[in-house]
This record gives sequence, C-alpha cells and structure tokens, in this order.
Amino acid sequence: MILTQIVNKMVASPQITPTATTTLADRILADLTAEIVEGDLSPGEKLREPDLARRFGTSRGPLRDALRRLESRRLVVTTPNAGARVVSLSHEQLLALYELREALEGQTARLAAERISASELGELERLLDTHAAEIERRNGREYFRQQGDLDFHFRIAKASGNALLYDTLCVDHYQLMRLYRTKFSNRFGRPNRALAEHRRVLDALKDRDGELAELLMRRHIRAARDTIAAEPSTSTTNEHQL
Amino acid sequence: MILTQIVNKMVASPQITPTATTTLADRILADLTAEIVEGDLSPGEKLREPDLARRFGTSRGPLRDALRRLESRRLVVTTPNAGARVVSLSHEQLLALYELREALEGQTARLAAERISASELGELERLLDTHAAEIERRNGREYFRQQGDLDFHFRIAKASGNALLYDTLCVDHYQLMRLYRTKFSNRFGRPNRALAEHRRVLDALKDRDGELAELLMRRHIRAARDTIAAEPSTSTTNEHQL
DNA sequence: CGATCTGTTATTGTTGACAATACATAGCCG
DNA sequence: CGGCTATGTATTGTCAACAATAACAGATCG
Repeated sequence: MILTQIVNKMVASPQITPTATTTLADRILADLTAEIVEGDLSPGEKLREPDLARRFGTSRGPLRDALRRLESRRLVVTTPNAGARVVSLSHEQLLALYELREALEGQTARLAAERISASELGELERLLDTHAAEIERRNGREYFRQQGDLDFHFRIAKASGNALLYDTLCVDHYQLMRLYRTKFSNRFGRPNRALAEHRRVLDALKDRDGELAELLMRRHIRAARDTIAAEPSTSTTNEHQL
Repeated sequence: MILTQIVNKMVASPQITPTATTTLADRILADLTAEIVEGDLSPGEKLREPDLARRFGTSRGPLRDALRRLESRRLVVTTPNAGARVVSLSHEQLLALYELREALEGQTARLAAERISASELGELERLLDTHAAEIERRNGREYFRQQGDLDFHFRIAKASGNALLYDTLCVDHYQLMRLYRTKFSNRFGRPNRALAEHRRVLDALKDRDGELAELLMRRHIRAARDTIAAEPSTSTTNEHQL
C-alpha cells in the first residue's frame, strides 16, 4: 500500500526524475490527485481554496497552481469566480471517455506494432503471464489487477514511440480513467475475457500487424464501453450541488 | 448588478457566453496565445515572468496562471525553477502531432457519420463551396483558406457529439496545430487535393458510412503528414537556447 | 592555461494582505 | 404569503514583498 502510494505520486507528476526538485504545487497536486481518485473527495465536491491551503499548510498560491494542473488533467472543473469542484462525469461523458480511449489506444497499438522492440515484447508477455496467475487465484487483490491492466495499455502507448500520444493518454487522462474504472472493472467474466483480448493484441504486435493490432485494441476497449453502456445510468449521476 | 445577474444566467447555459466575466489571466492567455501563434514570440524563446507582467500591466499572479494554461495547451514548456519557454517542436514531434490528429479526427469522422444532423451537413456543404470559390481565385487570402480548412475539421469534431474528443482536439491542440501548419499548408497542388478529400469525407458522412468516413479522414491527414515528412528536417530545428 | 570553487545577480517559488465578485440570509413590498 | 431586493458574509481574483533556487562571473588553485 505504501508502494502503491509512491507509484501514484510518481505517475501524478510525470517526467520528473526521482531526485528532481519538488515544488509545493507538485506535492499538493500528487496528494489531491490521490484523494480524488481514491474517493476521499467525492465527485462534485466543492474545493475551497482557503480550506485546502490550511489543510496542506501552504498559502493559496501553490494551491491554485495545483488546481490548474488538475483542471488540465480533467480531474477538476473550474468556473471563473465560482471556484473548483471535483469532476463528476455523467453517464454520457463516461461513454465519451471510452470513445476517446478507443481512438487513442487504437493508434498506439497500430504504431507499436511497427516500432516495439523485442525486449518490450518480452516484458508484455511476462506481464500477461502475471495477470493470468493473478486471475487464477481469484480475489487476489483486485486493485493490483486494475493496475496491471492499465500497465499493459500504457506499455503499448510507450512502445508507440509517440510521446504526444503517450502524454495525452497516460498523463492527461490516466487518473480520470482510474477514477471511473473502479466501478465497472471486475464484472463477472470480464477479467478472463479481457486477458484473452490482451493476448490477441500481443500476438498481433508480435506479427508486426499494425492494422490488426488496432482493430483488436479498439474492439477490446469497445467491449469495456459496452459493459458500461448496459449499466443503469443512475450509478453515475451529475447532480452533486453540495 | 441586475446586469450581472442576467449575465450569470447566461453563463448557466453552458459553453457559449457572449459577455462572460473575463479575468486578467484570461486576457493574458488570449494575448500570449496570439503572439505565439502569429510568430511575435519565436519558438524556444524564454518567457520571463517579470518582463511579461510589466508588459501586460499586471502582477505575476495572473501571468503564472496564464502560463500554466498555455502549458496544458502545449504552447509553452516549463521546467521547475527554470521558467517557461515557447514550445519548439522537432521534426519528429511535428510528425507525432499528425499521428495524434489522425487518431482523434478519424474517430470524430466515424462518430459524426452516425450523429451529424441534416442542417450540419448542409453547413458543411456550403463551407466546401466557399473553399472551392476561394481556391478558384488564387492567392485570395491564404489565411482564410487556412482558417476555413480547420473549420471543416472542427465542425466535424463538433458533430461527433463527443465533447471530450472535441476539447482534446479543438481546445488542447488547436493553436499548436495552427502554429505549425502555416509552414506547410499551401504546397503546390495540395489545396485542390485537400478540397477533393474533404468532399469525399462529406459524401461518406451523408451516406452515414462511419467506417468509410474514418478511413478517408485518416488518409487525408496522413497525406498532409507525408507532405511534411518529405520536408528537409532542418526547417524545424529544436536548437533554440536563447 | 584550464577547471573548479565561490560570491553575486537575476529569476522563480511562496506568502499574506487587499479588492472584487458571488452566495446566502433576512427584510420589504405587492 | 410569495417573490424580489438589499445587506452581510464567504470565496475568488489580484497585488507587492520576501525567500529560495539557479544561472553567471570572477577569482583561485592545480
């Protein structure tokens, strides 16, 4: 659990080397991100600057900075002169997020098929073996499965060799995906089916078949989207006016 | 006071607000964006906060705010404790931008084919007629052609009915595309070919053929990318250390 | 003569106070 | 009694000064 927190903070502030000088806004960004994604701050909740500043022991300056960066990662919605609130996706907005993923990840898969290295292919293979073992002994820390699943997708994004695609997907929208993924991840049967779909994507990558890799990746994400589309839309309301 | 209440109610209806309350950071953001895109600030140029604040007649607070938002639109790059610089894309990064566009716009075309309204189709048709007339009388304000071309792409993004896709494309990456588009737009023959490609995309939209619309849009953008890939890579260096 | 160390200066990070705006409550008038 | 207005409070926007970090220049030493 400590490990995961460290990982989260590293993900929250990407590109920064371990010993890089960390500013106050960086710390606030990491902490607030964790609180939002882990549910300590509920969707739609008002984020009052004086409160938060007191809570983090800083002034409002760095805090506003962190809020702006959270806004660019779509975890916070700000309206001028009215402050910031934790994001609260409607059912339609959540489906839209999956349509965005479908486009971005389809492209990463296509490009990765052309550019992925042999060692990266090996790492993906080992990752899926780990997932298989994890699913085998059921209930084995669902959280790790989540994390591992995203790992698969993000390694492919990295292997695409397109840093802009990677950033748009894994930096700008990563935590938002995490936030709204928890609710729908382990529908019955989905883990094993997802693993099988991952395997087929990997096979296409090995074959250097970009077209197929994209097709399979898009289907994979659309399957997840369809699972959500079937949900009752009451589960993600947008009526948080607190 | 009454006026402000009216304005507030107008703000309540989302997105379009004629006289929205404009903050200082908003103005700086708009001005700086224009200066960057129009070349008054060269790529790689250092952006010193005291200088800019004096120039805009404000303090550093709103200015830092504007810089952060420019960063999220990828128009400036900031490194902690070292300040901000105007973005300067390498040849590879520019190609990566087109790979991102290909993914996003392919998806917008696919979705728009399912969701676009009859009136939107009519507007697109009229827009392309305007473009044809504009190209007819050559040299007729290249700038307008540029703008009009992007108009076509963005109306499709809007017609996709996916606000997240629209924002990622037309808000987060719009100015960056404008900035690096000027250099390569009117290669000989490209305008007419581009118009023909637009026409075919529109036909696919009319036929409600999402798959074809996506295919054509992706080809269209890849053609533009190939034009750039053929350029000598010296035209976009990354060596601005001024 | 070159490299490293050190002191200086400029720039970024941070802070607390002030001004302007929006929200909530209570009072007023129809 | 209900809706509108006005006042008071809380929150956001803005500012100028202070602290910390990094770039720069000069001097010292090998």
